[in-house]
Amino acid sequence: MVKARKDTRALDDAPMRDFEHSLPMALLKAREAAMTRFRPMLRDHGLTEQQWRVIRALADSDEIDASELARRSFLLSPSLTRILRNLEDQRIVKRSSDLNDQRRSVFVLTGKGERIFSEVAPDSERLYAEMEAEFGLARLGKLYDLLADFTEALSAGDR
Amino acid sequence: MVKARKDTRALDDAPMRDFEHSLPMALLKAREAAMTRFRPMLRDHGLTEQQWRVIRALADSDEIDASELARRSFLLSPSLTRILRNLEDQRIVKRSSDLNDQRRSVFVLTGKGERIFSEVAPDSERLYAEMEAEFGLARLGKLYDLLADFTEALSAGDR
DNA sequence: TGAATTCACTTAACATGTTAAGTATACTCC
DNA sequence: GGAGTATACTTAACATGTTAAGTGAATTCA
Repeated sequence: MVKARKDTRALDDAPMRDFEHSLPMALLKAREAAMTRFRPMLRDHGLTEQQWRVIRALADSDEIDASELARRSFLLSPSLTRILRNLEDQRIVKRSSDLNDQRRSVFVLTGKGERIFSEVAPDSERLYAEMEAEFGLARLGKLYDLLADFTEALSAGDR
Repeated sequence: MVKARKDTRALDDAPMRDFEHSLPMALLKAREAAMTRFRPMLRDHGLTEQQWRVIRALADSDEIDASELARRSFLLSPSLTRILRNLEDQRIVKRSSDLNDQRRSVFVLTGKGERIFSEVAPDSERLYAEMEAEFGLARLGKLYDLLADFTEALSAGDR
Protein backbone atom coordinates (compact mmCIF):
# COMPACT_ATOMS: atom_id res chain seq x y z
CA MET A 1 0.00 0.00 0.00
CA VAL A 2 2.99 2.30 0.04
CA LYS A 3 2.45 4.51 -2.95
CA ALA A 4 5.57 5.83 -4.66
CA ARG A 5 5.22 9.57 -4.40
CA LYS A 6 6.57 12.36 -6.52
CA ASP A 7 10.12 12.14 -5.28
CA THR A 8 11.45 12.11 -8.81
CA ARG A 9 14.49 14.27 -8.01
CA ALA A 10 17.88 12.71 -7.43
CA LEU A 11 19.04 13.31 -3.90
CA ASP A 12 21.70 15.92 -4.65
CA ASP A 13 19.97 17.28 -7.67
CA ALA A 14 18.28 20.58 -6.87
CA PRO A 15 19.16 21.21 -3.23
CA MET A 16 17.89 24.76 -3.43
CA ARG A 17 14.25 23.92 -3.70
CA ASP A 18 14.22 20.43 -2.31
CA PHE A 19 11.11 20.05 -0.19
CA GLU A 20 11.53 21.75 3.15
CA HIS A 21 14.52 23.73 1.86
CA SER A 22 12.85 26.60 0.11
CA LEU A 23 14.29 30.07 0.43
CA PRO A 24 11.33 31.47 2.39
CA MET A 25 11.84 28.58 4.79
CA ALA A 26 15.57 29.29 5.04
CA LEU A 27 14.83 32.95 5.76
CA LEU A 28 12.29 31.96 8.37
CA LYS A 29 14.71 29.58 10.07
CA ALA A 30 17.51 32.12 10.12
CA ARG A 31 15.22 34.74 11.57
CA GLU A 32 13.95 32.30 14.16
CA ALA A 33 17.51 31.39 15.16
CA ALA A 34 18.14 35.07 15.86
CA MET A 35 14.82 35.81 17.54
CA THR A 36 15.17 32.83 19.83
CA ARG A 37 17.82 34.88 21.56
CA PHE A 38 15.96 38.16 21.54
CA ARG A 39 12.52 37.10 22.59
CA PRO A 40 13.36 35.90 26.13
CA MET A 41 15.25 39.15 26.78
CA LEU A 42 12.34 41.24 25.53
CA ARG A 43 9.89 39.16 27.52
CA ASP A 44 11.90 39.85 30.64
CA HIS A 45 11.23 43.50 29.94
CA GLY A 46 7.53 42.79 29.32
CA LEU A 47 7.71 43.52 25.61
CA THR A 48 6.95 41.64 22.43
CA GLU A 49 9.21 41.82 19.44
CA GLN A 50 6.80 44.11 17.59
CA GLN A 51 6.26 46.42 20.55
CA TRP A 52 10.02 46.80 20.74
CA ARG A 53 10.20 47.65 17.03
CA VAL A 54 7.65 50.42 17.59
CA ILE A 55 9.42 51.78 20.66
CA ARG A 56 12.75 51.74 18.84
CA ALA A 57 11.27 53.64 15.92
CA LEU A 58 9.73 56.20 18.25
CA ALA A 59 12.99 56.62 20.15
CA ASP A 60 14.70 57.62 16.93
CA SER A 61 12.33 60.42 16.04
CA ASP A 62 10.20 63.06 17.67
CA GLU A 63 6.61 63.11 16.57
CA ILE A 64 5.97 60.45 14.03
CA ASP A 65 2.62 59.60 12.45
CA ALA A 66 1.15 56.12 12.20
CA SER A 67 1.96 55.66 8.53
CA GLU A 68 5.60 56.48 8.94
CA LEU A 69 5.72 54.36 12.08
CA ALA A 70 4.27 51.43 10.16
CA ARG A 71 6.86 51.85 7.44
CA ARG A 72 9.79 52.03 9.84
CA SER A 73 8.69 49.21 12.10
CA PHE A 74 7.61 47.13 9.10
CA LEU A 75 4.17 46.43 10.54
CA LEU A 76 0.83 46.41 8.73
CA SER A 77 -1.50 49.16 9.85
CA PRO A 78 -4.09 46.89 11.46
CA SER A 79 -1.38 45.36 13.62
CA LEU A 80 0.06 48.77 14.41
CA THR A 81 -3.36 50.08 15.44
CA ARG A 82 -3.66 47.34 18.06
CA ILE A 83 -0.09 47.66 19.24
CA LEU A 84 -0.40 51.42 19.67
CA ARG A 85 -3.66 51.06 21.57
CA ASN A 86 -1.91 48.59 23.87
CA LEU A 87 1.15 50.83 24.34
CA GLU A 88 -1.12 53.80 24.98
CA ASP A 89 -3.02 51.85 27.63
CA GLN A 90 0.31 51.07 29.27
CA ARG A 91 1.28 54.77 29.12
CA ILE A 92 4.36 53.91 27.08
CA VAL A 93 3.38 56.12 24.16
CA LYS A 94 1.22 59.21 23.89
CA ARG A 95 -1.03 60.00 20.97
CA SER A 96 -2.05 63.42 19.75
CA SER A 97 -3.68 64.46 16.54
CA ASP A 98 -1.99 66.43 13.82
CA LEU A 99 -3.65 69.84 13.82
CA ASN A 100 -2.88 70.38 10.16
CA ASP A 101 -4.47 67.09 9.15
CA GLN A 102 -7.14 65.67 11.36
CA ARG A 103 -6.78 62.27 9.74
CA ARG A 104 -3.34 61.79 11.21
CA SER A 105 -2.33 60.73 14.68
CA VAL A 106 1.18 61.46 15.86
CA PHE A 107 2.96 59.59 18.60
CA VAL A 108 5.78 60.14 21.07
CA LEU A 109 7.32 58.04 23.82
CA THR A 110 6.25 59.03 27.31
CA GLY A 111 8.80 59.29 30.10
CA LYS A 112 8.02 55.72 30.93
CA GLY A 113 8.52 54.80 27.29
CA GLU A 114 11.91 56.49 27.19
CA ARG A 115 12.91 54.76 30.39
CA ILE A 116 11.98 51.38 28.92
CA PHE A 117 13.90 52.15 25.76
CA SER A 118 17.04 53.03 27.70
CA GLU A 119 16.75 49.84 29.73
CA VAL A 120 16.24 47.51 26.79
CA ALA A 121 18.64 49.07 24.28
CA PRO A 122 21.83 47.89 26.02
CA ASP A 123 20.56 44.32 26.29
CA SER A 124 19.63 44.43 22.64
CA GLU A 125 23.04 45.75 21.65
CA ARG A 126 24.70 43.06 23.68
CA LEU A 127 22.82 40.29 21.89
CA TYR A 128 23.61 41.80 18.50
CA ALA A 129 27.26 41.95 19.45
CA GLU A 130 27.21 38.30 20.50
CA MET A 131 25.65 37.35 17.20
CA GLU A 132 28.29 39.28 15.30
CA ALA A 133 31.03 37.61 17.29
CA GLU A 134 29.68 34.11 16.75
CA PHE A 135 28.96 34.41 13.07
CA GLY A 136 31.72 36.81 12.16
CA LEU A 137 31.37 40.41 11.12
CA ALA A 138 32.57 39.81 7.57
CA ARG A 139 30.12 37.04 6.78
CA LEU A 140 27.37 38.98 8.49
CA GLY A 141 28.12 41.92 6.20
CA LYS A 142 27.94 39.69 3.14
CA LEU A 143 24.68 38.21 4.32
CA TYR A 144 23.29 41.63 4.98
CA ASP A 145 24.24 42.83 1.48
CA LEU A 146 22.80 39.77 -0.21
CA LEU A 147 19.55 40.15 1.67
CA ALA A 148 19.26 43.78 0.65
CA ASP A 149 19.97 42.87 -2.97
CA PHE A 150 17.44 40.09 -2.88
CA THR A 151 14.74 42.28 -1.38
CA GLU A 152 15.51 45.00 -3.90
CA ALA A 153 15.47 42.58 -6.83
CA LEU A 154 12.13 41.06 -5.91
CA SER A 155 10.50 44.37 -5.05
CA ALA A 156 11.56 46.01 -8.30
CA GLY A 157 8.27 45.40 -10.04
CA ASP A 158 6.11 46.72 -7.23
CA ARG A 159 6.60 50.40 -7.94
CA MET B 1 9.96 71.97 22.09
CA VAL B 2 11.91 69.65 19.81
CA LYS B 3 14.10 67.63 22.07
CA ALA B 4 17.37 66.40 20.61
CA ARG B 5 17.17 62.66 20.89
CA LYS B 6 19.76 59.95 21.04
CA ASP B 7 20.78 60.15 17.40
CA THR B 8 24.44 60.22 18.33
CA ARG B 9 25.61 58.05 15.43
CA ALA B 10 27.12 59.55 12.31
CA LEU B 11 24.96 58.84 9.31
CA ASP B 12 27.22 56.29 7.62
CA ASP B 13 28.74 54.97 10.77
CA ALA B 14 27.41 51.54 11.66
CA PRO B 15 25.07 50.65 8.81
CA MET B 16 24.69 47.08 10.03
CA ARG B 17 22.75 47.83 13.13
CA ASP B 18 21.52 51.29 12.38
CA PHE B 19 17.98 51.58 13.63
CA GLU B 20 15.55 49.85 11.31
CA HIS B 21 18.39 47.89 9.68
CA SER B 22 18.82 45.00 12.05
CA LEU B 23 19.44 41.54 10.68
CA PRO B 24 16.12 40.13 11.90
CA MET B 25 14.46 43.03 10.09
CA ALA B 26 16.48 42.35 6.92
CA LEU B 27 15.48 38.68 7.09
CA LEU B 28 11.86 39.65 7.58
CA LYS B 29 11.90 42.03 4.64
CA ALA B 30 13.55 39.52 2.34
CA ARG B 31 11.03 36.89 3.32
CA GLU B 32 8.16 39.30 2.83
CA ALA B 33 9.46 40.22 -0.63
CA ALA B 34 9.29 36.55 -1.56
CA MET B 35 5.98 35.78 0.13
CA THR B 36 4.31 38.75 -1.51
CA ARG B 37 4.48 36.71 -4.68
CA PHE B 38 3.43 33.42 -3.18
CA ARG B 39 0.53 34.46 -1.02
CA PRO B 40 -1.82 35.63 -3.79
CA MET B 41 -1.22 32.40 -5.70
CA LEU B 42 -1.91 30.31 -2.61
CA ARG B 43 -4.96 32.36 -1.80
CA ASP B 44 -6.31 31.65 -5.29
CA HIS B 45 -6.11 27.99 -4.32
CA GLY B 46 -7.79 28.69 -0.98
CA LEU B 47 -4.69 27.99 1.09
CA THR B 48 -2.58 29.88 3.57
CA GLU B 49 1.17 29.72 3.51
CA GLN B 50 1.24 27.44 6.55
CA GLN B 51 -1.43 25.10 5.23
CA TRP B 52 0.64 24.74 2.07
CA ARG B 53 3.73 23.91 4.13
CA VAL B 54 1.80 21.14 5.86
CA ILE B 55 0.38 19.77 2.62
CA ARG B 56 3.82 19.82 1.00
CA ALA B 57 5.32 17.94 3.93
CA LEU B 58 2.55 15.35 3.78
CA ALA B 59 2.95 14.95 0.02
CA ASP B 60 6.57 13.97 0.54
CA SER B 61 5.91 11.16 2.96
CA ASP B 62 3.36 8.50 3.70
CA GLU B 63 2.13 8.45 7.26
CA ILE B 64 3.77 11.11 9.31
CA ASP B 65 3.07 11.96 12.94
CA ALA B 66 2.38 15.41 14.28
CA SER B 67 5.81 15.92 15.81
CA GLU B 68 7.63 15.11 12.60
CA LEU B 69 5.15 17.21 10.67
CA ALA B 70 5.82 20.14 12.98
CA ARG B 71 9.54 19.74 12.47
CA ARG B 72 9.34 19.56 8.70
CA SER B 73 6.84 22.38 8.26
CA PHE B 74 8.61 24.47 10.91
CA LEU B 75 5.41 25.14 12.84
CA LEU B 76 4.90 25.15 16.59
CA SER B 77 2.64 22.40 17.81
CA PRO B 78 -0.21 24.65 18.95
CA SER B 79 -0.36 26.17 15.48
CA LEU B 80 -0.13 22.78 13.87
CA THR B 81 -2.96 21.44 16.01
CA ARG B 82 -5.27 24.16 14.71
CA ILE B 83 -4.11 23.85 11.12
CA LEU B 84 -4.61 20.09 11.13
CA ARG B 85 -8.09 20.42 12.63
CA ASN B 86 -8.92 22.87 9.86
CA LEU B 87 -7.47 20.65 7.11
CA GLU B 88 -9.31 17.66 8.57
CA ASP B 89 -12.59 19.58 8.52
CA GLN B 90 -11.95 20.36 4.87
CA ARG B 91 -11.22 16.67 4.18
CA ILE B 92 -7.75 17.55 2.90
CA VAL B 93 -5.95 15.35 5.43
CA LYS B 94 -6.99 12.25 7.32
CA ARG B 95 -5.95 11.47 10.87
CA SER B 96 -5.51 8.06 12.41
CA SER B 97 -3.87 7.04 15.63
CA ASP B 98 -0.65 5.09 15.87
CA LEU B 99 -1.57 1.67 17.23
CA ASN B 100 1.87 1.17 18.77
CA ASP B 101 1.72 4.45 20.64
CA GLN B 102 -1.67 5.83 21.50
CA ARG B 103 -0.21 9.25 22.16
CA ARG B 104 0.61 9.74 18.52
CA SER B 105 -1.62 10.78 15.65
CA VAL B 106 -0.50 10.06 12.11
CA PHE B 107 -1.69 11.92 9.04
CA VAL B 108 -2.00 11.38 5.31
CA LEU B 109 -3.35 13.46 2.44
CA THR B 110 -6.80 12.44 1.23
CA GLY B 111 -7.52 12.16 -2.48
CA LYS B 112 -8.70 15.75 -2.33
CA GLY B 113 -5.47 16.70 -0.59
CA GLU B 114 -3.36 15.02 -3.26
CA ARG B 115 -5.38 16.74 -5.96
CA ILE B 116 -4.77 20.12 -4.34
CA PHE B 117 -1.08 19.38 -4.04
CA SER B 118 -0.79 18.49 -7.70
CA GLU B 119 -2.62 21.68 -8.67
CA VAL B 120 -0.58 24.03 -6.51
CA ALA B 121 2.87 22.51 -6.96
CA PRO B 122 3.35 23.68 -10.57
CA ASP B 123 2.35 27.25 -9.69
CA SER B 124 4.74 27.14 -6.78
CA GLU B 125 7.58 25.84 -8.96
CA ARG B 126 6.90 28.54 -11.51
CA LEU B 127 7.20 31.30 -8.93
CA TYR B 128 10.42 29.83 -7.55
CA ALA B 129 11.81 29.68 -11.08
CA GLU B 130 10.91 33.33 -11.64
CA MET B 131 12.65 34.31 -8.42
CA GLU B 132 15.76 32.38 -9.43
CA ALA B 133 15.74 34.06 -12.81
CA GLU B 134 15.37 37.56 -11.39
CA PHE B 135 17.93 37.28 -8.66
CA GLY B 136 20.31 34.88 -10.36
CA LEU B 137 20.95 31.29 -9.46
CA ALA B 138 24.53 31.92 -8.35
CA ARG B 139 23.71 34.69 -5.88
CA LEU B 140 20.72 32.73 -4.68
CA GLY B 141 23.02 29.81 -3.94
CA LYS B 142 25.37 32.02 -1.98
CA LEU B 143 22.49 33.50 -0.04
CA TYR B 144 21.16 30.06 0.68
CA ASP B 145 24.55 28.87 1.97
CA LEU B 146 25.04 31.92 4.15
CA LEU B 147 21.60 31.52 5.67
CA ALA B 148 22.27 27.89 6.47
CA ASP B 149 25.62 28.82 8.05
CA PHE B 150 24.03 31.59 10.05
CA THR B 151 21.25 29.36 11.33
CA GLU B 152 23.76 26.67 12.19
CA ALA B 153 26.08 29.10 13.96
CA LEU B 154 23.35 30.58 16.12
CA SER B 155 21.73 27.26 16.91
CA ALA B 156 24.99 25.63 17.98
CA GLY B 157 24.44 26.24 21.67
CA ASP B 158 20.91 24.88 21.75
CA ARG B 159 21.81 21.22 21.79
C1' DT C 1 5.26 -2.89 39.79
C1' DG C 2 3.88 1.42 40.75
C1' DA C 3 5.25 6.21 41.71
C1' DA C 4 7.70 9.64 39.20
C1' DT C 5 8.97 11.34 34.97
C1' DT C 6 8.81 12.00 30.12
C1' DC C 7 6.41 12.35 25.83
C1' DA C 8 2.93 13.75 22.40
C1' DC C 9 -0.06 16.31 21.84
C1' DT C 10 -4.12 19.80 23.10
C1' DT C 11 -6.22 23.95 25.27
C1' DA C 12 -6.11 28.43 26.70
C1' DA C 13 -5.07 33.24 26.48
C1' DC C 14 -3.26 36.94 24.42
C1' DA C 15 -0.66 39.19 20.51
C1' DT C 16 0.14 39.62 15.71
C1' DG C 17 -0.56 38.56 10.47
C1' DT C 18 -3.60 39.07 6.57
C1' DT C 19 -7.30 40.61 3.81
C1' DA C 20 -11.47 43.19 3.15
C1' DA C 21 -14.56 46.67 4.42
C1' DG C 22 -15.71 50.89 6.96
C1' DT C 23 -15.19 55.92 8.45
C1' DA C 24 -13.83 60.49 8.63
C1' DT C 25 -10.95 63.97 6.77
C1' DA C 26 -8.47 66.09 2.92
C1' DC C 27 -7.88 67.00 -1.86
C1' DT C 28 -9.19 67.76 -6.98
C1' DC C 29 -11.26 69.50 -10.53
C1' DC C 30 -15.06 70.91 -13.11
C1' DG D 1 -18.08 74.79 -3.89
C1' DG D 2 -19.74 70.34 -4.13
C1' DA D 3 -19.42 65.62 -6.22
C1' DG D 4 -15.87 62.37 -6.73
C1' DT D 5 -11.66 60.54 -5.29
C1' DA D 6 -7.76 59.75 -2.42
C1' DT D 7 -5.67 59.39 2.16
C1' DA D 8 -5.11 57.85 6.97
C1' DC D 9 -6.36 55.26 9.69
C1' DT D 10 -9.79 51.71 12.19
C1' DT D 11 -12.77 47.55 12.55
C1' DA D 12 -13.83 43.08 11.59
C1' DA D 13 -12.99 38.28 10.86
C1' DC D 14 -10.24 34.58 10.62
C1' DA D 15 -5.56 32.33 10.81
C1' DT D 16 -1.22 31.91 13.00
C1' DG D 17 2.59 33.00 16.66
C1' DT D 18 3.96 32.51 21.43
C1' DT D 19 3.99 30.99 26.05
C1' DA D 20 2.08 28.40 29.82
C1' DA D 21 -0.71 24.90 31.57
C1' DG D 22 -3.41 20.65 31.00
C1' DT D 23 -4.25 15.61 29.70
C1' DG D 24 -3.52 10.97 28.84
C1' DA D 25 -0.35 7.47 27.28
C1' DA D 26 4.44 5.62 27.46
C1' DT D 27 8.87 4.99 30.07
C1' DT D 28 11.96 4.74 33.79
C1' DC D 29 13.69 3.03 37.73
C1' DA D 30 13.77 2.42 42.62
